[in-house]
Amino acid sequence: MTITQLYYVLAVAEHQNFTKAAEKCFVTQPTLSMQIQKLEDELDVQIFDRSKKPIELTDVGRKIVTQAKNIVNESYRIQDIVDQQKGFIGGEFKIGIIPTVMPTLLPMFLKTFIKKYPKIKLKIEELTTEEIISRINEGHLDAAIASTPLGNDNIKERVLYFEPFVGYIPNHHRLHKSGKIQIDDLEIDDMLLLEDGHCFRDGVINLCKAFKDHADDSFQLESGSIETLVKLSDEGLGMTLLPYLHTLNLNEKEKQNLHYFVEPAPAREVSIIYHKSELKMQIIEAIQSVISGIIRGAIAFENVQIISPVSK
Amino acid sequence: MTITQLYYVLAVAEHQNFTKAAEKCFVTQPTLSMQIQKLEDELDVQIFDRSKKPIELTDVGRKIVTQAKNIVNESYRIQDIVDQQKGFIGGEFKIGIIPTVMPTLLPMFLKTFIKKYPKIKLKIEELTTEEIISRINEGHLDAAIASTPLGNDNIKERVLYFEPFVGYIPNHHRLHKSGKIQIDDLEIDDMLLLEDGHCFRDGVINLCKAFKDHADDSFQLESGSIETLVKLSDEGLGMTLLPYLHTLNLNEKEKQNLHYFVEPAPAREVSIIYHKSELKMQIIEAIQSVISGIIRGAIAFENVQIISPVSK
DNA sequence: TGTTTCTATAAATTTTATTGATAGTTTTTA
DNA sequence: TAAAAACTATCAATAAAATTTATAGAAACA
Repeated sequence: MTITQLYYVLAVAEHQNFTKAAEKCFVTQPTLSMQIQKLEDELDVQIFDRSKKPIELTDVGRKIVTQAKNIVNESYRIQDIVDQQKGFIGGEFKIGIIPTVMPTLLPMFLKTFIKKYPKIKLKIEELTTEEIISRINEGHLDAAIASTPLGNDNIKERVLYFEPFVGYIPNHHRLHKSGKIQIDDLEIDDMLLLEDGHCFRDGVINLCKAFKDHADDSFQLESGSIETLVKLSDEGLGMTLLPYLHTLNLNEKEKQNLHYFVEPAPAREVSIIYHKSELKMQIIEAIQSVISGIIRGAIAFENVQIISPVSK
Repeated sequence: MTITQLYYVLAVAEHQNFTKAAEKCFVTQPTLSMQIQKLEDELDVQIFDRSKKPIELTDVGRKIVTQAKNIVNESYRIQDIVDQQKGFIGGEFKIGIIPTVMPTLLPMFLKTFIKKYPKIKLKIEELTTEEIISRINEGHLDAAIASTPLGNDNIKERVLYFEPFVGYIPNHHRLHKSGKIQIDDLEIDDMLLLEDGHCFRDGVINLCKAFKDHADDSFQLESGSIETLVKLSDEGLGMTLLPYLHTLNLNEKEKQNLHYFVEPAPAREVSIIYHKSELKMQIIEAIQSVISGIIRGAIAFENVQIISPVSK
């Protein structure tokens, strides 16, 4: 039994297809067929049920795959140990970022980061929270930046910053004249919502639930939708809440529609998240430190108080 | 990187000697030299410091060895999964037994066991508790039977039985005339002790500590020493305590010197112990069930009450 | 200083992994 | 339902690798 064989098994299990799996492994299809057969012979058990189309795992196969993932992952950690020893921080690193964080955080972060860690090849992908979770679990993503807490046992979280929400209230709206707004002022029916599962924290948690109950009636917006949200709001479809960093990009006219919350303002918790196996922690810590440094400057104004996160 | 290479590294790390390690791996010494060099080249790091004699691990080497143990162990589990699936209970199984359990338990156990599980090749070794712990941790022992609790985080325990102690009080002794004895009757100075760290449990725990404090003054007896203990006691060197199962082998005259404790009698906890990685659990469970069955018959008499074990 | 013990190296050999070509199935499509 | 496409297994050839025997060289030993 070799690590390579286990790796091949994982590839076939994932793609349910020898040919595609072979491509991903950069070998030919007979290689996979033969190596997997060899492993099956050695263990004297069928890992795949080849009678089903597409190919399926047998019951033992499923258990073997779980264990194989362990072994393959643990084998990567050997290189990790060596890197750590050498103080080498580099290599390819795949990171996912949720759409509502991507456009505000990335421009600030990227330049500083690649300057400080030129040996790391970042591969950044914009993904929904759901996609992120499954890809971290599948091992296709080294880390991600998302709104937390997720409450997923396989995924660890390190809080990067708390980003307050700011009310965006257009002309005609009943709250437009008021100064600072309060959570109690909000009404679900005239609110435009973001899709990305941003949950308010602490005392505001009930509000969040109320939102969820009404989710079907509300707008569901996808990637790059914050601009659309503002436009729709301008059109009289209701007020909305913007993550603070997005308000920095508004034009002067739009900024006049901003209403800050009385403190403590509702905020979203933005974290860097990664699989519990803690691979490539040096790089994760590097990203964390760079972002924390940047954010200390960006989110530091008086009328918002940072509330500690909910512990689930 | 292959599992074989990691296995070779473990062998050299253990024996601190390429030649001996090679023998244990059933390959020639150049094979180890070359494969380990290859791994070192691939990782671009020295695992062993060959300038030291005997050979030593480097700092990274130590970390790599820890991780390599993980990987190699996890790889064994694949076979475990397959065995479990097939309901196959067999293969080689190395078990250690402490000297004071060996002669009483083994004769009762062995016949039943090999009849019920003919495919398991048991390799039984008489070892001290200390030896057992280190060998389980090194992976050279699949399980062991010892007096517990050990309080070792890497080792799991499953209680097999509680074996009461019986006082052995020769003619001349001050307690000889009394009927059932009590823990408070015992005095350290006229007691002959067993080496093997049998700790009394519960309320008797202090007594145990008192024993340990005086350990230097007392007799220290090794393997097969229970007979010696009885003989020494007969010679007037003091009373002693015998594990119940040993009393069954005494001759009639010796049996007259036995004094049972008033209940609850002090007892030792005898468990099957194994590494936390839980390899070969099917076999461990098989052994556990056979022994439990046997013991239910053997230790079932009235004047002893089993006390639940101390949780450390 | 000679002897022993141990590891590294070299060349030869055996074993294993991989490939390209292709045959045999099953599924898809026209 | 026949033809095409997609997919896996098998075969022989080849490339790559692990292992071995033989040996050289270094360090420890006596």
